[in-house]
Amino acid sequence: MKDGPDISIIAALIGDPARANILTALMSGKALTASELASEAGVTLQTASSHLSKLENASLIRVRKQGRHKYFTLGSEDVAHVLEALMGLAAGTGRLRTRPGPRDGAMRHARVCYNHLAGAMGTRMYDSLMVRDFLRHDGDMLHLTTSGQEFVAQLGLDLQSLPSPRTRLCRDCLDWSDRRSHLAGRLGRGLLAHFETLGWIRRVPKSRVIEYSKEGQKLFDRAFPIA
Amino acid sequence: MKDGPDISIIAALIGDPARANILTALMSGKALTASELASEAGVTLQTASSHLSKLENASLIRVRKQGRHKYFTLGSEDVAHVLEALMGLAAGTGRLRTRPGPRDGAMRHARVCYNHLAGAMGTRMYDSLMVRDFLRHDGDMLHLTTSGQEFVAQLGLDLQSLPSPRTRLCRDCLDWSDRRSHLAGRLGRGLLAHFETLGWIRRVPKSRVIEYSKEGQKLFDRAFPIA
DNA sequence: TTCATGGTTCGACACTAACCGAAGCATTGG
DNA sequence: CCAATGCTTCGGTTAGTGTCGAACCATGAA
Repeated sequence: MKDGPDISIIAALIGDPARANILTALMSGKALTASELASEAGVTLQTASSHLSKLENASLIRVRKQGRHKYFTLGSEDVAHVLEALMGLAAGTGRLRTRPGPRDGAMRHARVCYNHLAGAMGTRMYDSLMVRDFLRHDGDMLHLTTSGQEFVAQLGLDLQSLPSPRTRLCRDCLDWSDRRSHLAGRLGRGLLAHFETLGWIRRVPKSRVIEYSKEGQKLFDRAFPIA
Repeated sequence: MKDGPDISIIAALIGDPARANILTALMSGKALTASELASEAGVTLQTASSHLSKLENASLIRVRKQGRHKYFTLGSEDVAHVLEALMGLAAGTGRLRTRPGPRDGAMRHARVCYNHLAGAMGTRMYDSLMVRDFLRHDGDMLHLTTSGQEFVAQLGLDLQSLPSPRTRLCRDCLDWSDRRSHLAGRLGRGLLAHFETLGWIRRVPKSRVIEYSKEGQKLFDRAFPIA
């Protein structure tokens, strides 16, 4: 009575601590090399190699060769979606929640979810775009309205310049911290990169945390007001 | 560099085939006994008992004793959400997709997702409610508008009678078949039950498939038109 | 060519956990 | 009271796999 696709193979892959660490590290959206991932996962290079080949085989991750390095990224945004969903569940049911460290607060405030903005600032942006009708839900299809397109252009982001036009422009993703939606998809990715080039935000090295500059926070708050 | 909650323990639990089968079976929303789940999973009663205690320990499932039976259900809707996300990923990346059996088509058309309506009919209902502004997105908070409340009352469903008012009334959930949102939460649960009492739908035993009666399909289409 | 670095493959070890048989509780029904 | 049913616990076997040392390939630099 197996109804629906087989879950267990994928779940088993995520189920190993080393591999889970690898995937979580890749949630930063950065392309990381095998050695970096090995140290992230706390295993030697050989075992990491074994894990990576398995993950790639199931296309949970994607590889890009470059010189004598191999750069790994998550296989798709769906993978990131599953990981965030799992984090939400773990945060809720995980009784033995590691007590919130200093970094945890920063994570809740602003972090990168694979390649877009998440955390309180992420949901703030999403909400602000929604109430001004720049972003609209159509069934499930989330799309940018014409006034939204003007707004984005006004921010200085060129929609045409966004890469890989085959994928969805807007997509919503819900995060484990405040259980609200934030903006993913090509636009979400583009906006995050744009904020970085504008100098509003800065990514804390070796983590998913995002720091706002003083000026950046002010401008962000002005650009994305809430009622 | 473990950022975020620990995923691997939960994923490992779902990663065992027997447990995955158990959880998938519970996606039907029905409360099942230990022996039923054992046969679903294809293991003996003893091993099933072991699995069930582990799942309950992690509160992925919930138990209710009744006489000399123990009835199991999923722990929360978040668990169902994770499972559906995993199914979506498995359907997409799983190269060795078992070719669609006869039941697969029925599953895509209408099935139960834990306790609410999913599949093509599920997304149709969702879309229809959205375009008529009976349901509205507010940031992430999905809520029923006043005209929506009238509509629901007109269908013959008493909102006050819905159980467990502590949980959310509306919630969206996206399914693995057509990658669109459908309605979950207390209202989604209530509507599914209502359709059943109206005789519009019938649940195929021992599966998650939902069958429409001829008359039921007609009335459903009329109640939830699409552009 | 020689060296160094990044990554893979092989083999062996150890540890976990899934599995079932058999016995043990608990509840219901006669 | 005894019998039957539903489930749990215990013990021992077995299979799988995560782990690392060591040797092996490939690329780039000196």
